[in-house]
Amino acid sequence: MKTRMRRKQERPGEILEAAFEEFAEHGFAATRLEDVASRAGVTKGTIYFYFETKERLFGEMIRHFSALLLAEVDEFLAKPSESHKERLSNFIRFVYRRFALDRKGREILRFMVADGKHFPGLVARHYADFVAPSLQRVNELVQMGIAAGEFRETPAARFGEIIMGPAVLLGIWFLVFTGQREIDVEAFVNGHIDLLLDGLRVTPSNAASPPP
Amino acid sequence: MKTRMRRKQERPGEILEAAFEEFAEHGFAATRLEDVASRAGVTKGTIYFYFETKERLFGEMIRHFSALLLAEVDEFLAKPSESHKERLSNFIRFVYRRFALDRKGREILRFMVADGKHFPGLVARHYADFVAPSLQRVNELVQMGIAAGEFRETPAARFGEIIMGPAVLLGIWFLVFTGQREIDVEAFVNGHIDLLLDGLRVTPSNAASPPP
Amino acid sequence: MKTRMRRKQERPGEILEAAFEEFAEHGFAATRLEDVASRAGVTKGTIYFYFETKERLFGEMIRHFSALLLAEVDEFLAKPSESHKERLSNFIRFVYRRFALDRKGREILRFMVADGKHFPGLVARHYADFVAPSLQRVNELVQMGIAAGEFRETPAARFGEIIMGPAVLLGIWFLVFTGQREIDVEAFVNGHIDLLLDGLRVTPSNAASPPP
Amino acid sequence: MKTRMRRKQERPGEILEAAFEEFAEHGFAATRLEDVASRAGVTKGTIYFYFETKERLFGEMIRHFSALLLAEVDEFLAKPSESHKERLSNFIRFVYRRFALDRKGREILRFMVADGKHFPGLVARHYADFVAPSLQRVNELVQMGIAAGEFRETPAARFGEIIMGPAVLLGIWFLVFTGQREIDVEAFVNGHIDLLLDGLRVTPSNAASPPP
DNA sequence: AATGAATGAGGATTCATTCAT
DNA sequence: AATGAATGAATCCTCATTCAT
Repeated sequence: MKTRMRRKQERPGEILEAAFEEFAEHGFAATRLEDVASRAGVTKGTIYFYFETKERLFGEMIRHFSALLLAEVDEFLAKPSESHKERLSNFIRFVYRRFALDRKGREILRFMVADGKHFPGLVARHYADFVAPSLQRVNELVQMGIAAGEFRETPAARFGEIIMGPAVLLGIWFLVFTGQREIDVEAFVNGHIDLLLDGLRVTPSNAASPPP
Repeated sequence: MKTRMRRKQERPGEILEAAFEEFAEHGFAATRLEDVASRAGVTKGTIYFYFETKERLFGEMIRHFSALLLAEVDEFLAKPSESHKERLSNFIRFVYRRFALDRKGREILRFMVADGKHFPGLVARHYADFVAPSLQRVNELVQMGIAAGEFRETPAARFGEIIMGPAVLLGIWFLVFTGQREIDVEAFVNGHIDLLLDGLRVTPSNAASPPP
Repeated sequence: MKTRMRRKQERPGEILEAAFEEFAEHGFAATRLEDVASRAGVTKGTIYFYFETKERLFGEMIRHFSALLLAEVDEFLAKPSESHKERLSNFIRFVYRRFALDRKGREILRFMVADGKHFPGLVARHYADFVAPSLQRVNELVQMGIAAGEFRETPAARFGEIIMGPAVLLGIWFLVFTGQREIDVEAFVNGHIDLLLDGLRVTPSNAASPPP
Repeated sequence: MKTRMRRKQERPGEILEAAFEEFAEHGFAATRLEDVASRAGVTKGTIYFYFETKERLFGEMIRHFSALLLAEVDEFLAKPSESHKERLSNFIRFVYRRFALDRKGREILRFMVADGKHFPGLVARHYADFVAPSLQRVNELVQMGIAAGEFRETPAARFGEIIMGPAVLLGIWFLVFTGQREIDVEAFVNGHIDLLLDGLRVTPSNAASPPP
């Protein structure tokens, strides 16, 4: 039967999906494989058929969903765009979309913060695969804008983190404070980009200002 | 010896301190009370003499260290300062000091992200005690600067989170990626403030600019 | 081997049997599940696979062995017998057999006395399933004997407990004072029945006697 | 101060009283000394000043309240009475009063059933001090009545337990089934005595009947 | 491939008991 | 005499992991 064959093929993915939900809900340590299993519609034994240990399951779950994100990042970066301003603001919007507004991306952030200490390999890979290239990209965009005379020289140009900070903070916000206060996301993003681009703008008064 | 009495007074604090270290290292679920006990130099039973459950211990630990932070925030806010620029940048430096560079503040951030779901009461209190007042303060400073003609009108003025984003991100950075890459903190903070103040500066070209 | 499957079927019963022995020996609170497990030839975990908590194990153990008794009571009551005297004395002998001489029945009595306060549901069920119907049965037998002119009217006719008292007392005796003094059970039962039937007998002198 | 002196003197008694309540409520194993202490208005340490261990406390509590009962039994037995019928029924009423209706007496019965196995010495003493003499007394009363021609010869005469059975059963009843059904105690006791005395009555038809 | 019964080490919690004050 | 902080052995219960079927 095809149904069965298809099931078989889909099993690991279903388990990873269930694992994501449970780990996101309870964190690594407090998640019970039993719950992952029943959410995936299988039994504990089946999980062990596909994944050696709870640690491995966690690791592969992260790898799996990271890979999806990674592909999107690559795809995005391949796209051409016009002015440097536009490129930069597009990238920022992309980051908001993927790491703050998208639940998967956000929860991966949580996994890093919550369980990173127990999975140094994961953290290193995540850093190498996402964080470093993304920061690199931001820095390049800014440098290119500076070179083109579109942006001013600023010490912040060395720190993509400064550029991206508010986007990550919004992700954290959703992870922790959802329910405490509503945020008008559109206005937030626009405010961020507005402030940022204004801070990068070349004007007579800051054109030649050296870093303090 | 006054050992007995003196110990009695000190015990809860010692246990809280030990609990902070263990919870910070392993997270709520993976922390063993036995380890907290031996770090505090007592036995398991003693912890239960002072704290009803592991949950309570965690909660009171957060409360304890939060209270210290809260006091510092209040004290800081009481201080007068000169121009609005200076007030704002002083506050930003304060936030870096307390929530990014200081280990206690940083780890409290981790607790919120990692275990907040299990302690909704703690999250609500933390929000009410720190986050809301701090954001409020930032917004006030910006508004006052605008009113004084020192800062321009910007949609970011409504979102203290945008102003503070890079500071929180640096905290996260230390929590997760320490060891992946060194960061020149001084330059980071200066870059942040420089970019921000430039973004808030009133210039002929942005004086009346509407958000793009 | 069918070992696996066969065991699976038998496990719960084996655990219940072991639980009976341990609970009977030590009472609910002082029984260690570990001991139940090793008596049943399994490990602690296995008990929890079949029974949610110690309380549940206790409850289901009672339910299990009560059900056996209940079946016997029902079966007995279905049997026809001759005179009312005979019916009554047969029933009394049955009660001795099941609730005083039989260890299982006796220990269930102990469980009610010793741990009933912690298991009000069990007590209520036991009362509804055994005690009430048995008393009901006794009362019916006596009433029928009275109606048939075989027994005299007596205020004790309303209280099956009075009729059965010595039988239960013998059960208690075995529970508590075994070893203090030997009892000639046969003579005891005969003495009880003799006294009882004589007390119920219709004679010229008591035929119409009102209670003193 | 006299108050203090008096308190000191009363402490052990207050502790025993509190112990009775707690042990009666929860049984030996499930009773916490902490609860006994707070009920007695002292701290755990104080209990250990007066009683070496939990076992000793239990034992002395039983001894204490048994002694009160014992005194009453002795006192009762010293009283003269008229006919043997009356002596017997008085004694039965006394037993009802002391062991079924009186909470202390009843709960001591529970202690024997519930925890007797762990306190064989207590059981033996209880048997020697109460049970044996009481049964002895009942047997004597019946024998004397027979010798006086007031009662018939019956095999039950050897078993005071048969005579007293319903009284003990009523005690058990209150211990276990209170709340399941109300019992009209007065009618119950009268029914018991009526049935018993009728069973012991000498009539033409049973005057010479040998035991079957 | 999948099941789920069984394991057993691990960890939270309880509580009788001790002892410095 | 009395306190109550401290202990630590005991015990319930959990859950990752195994393995016969």
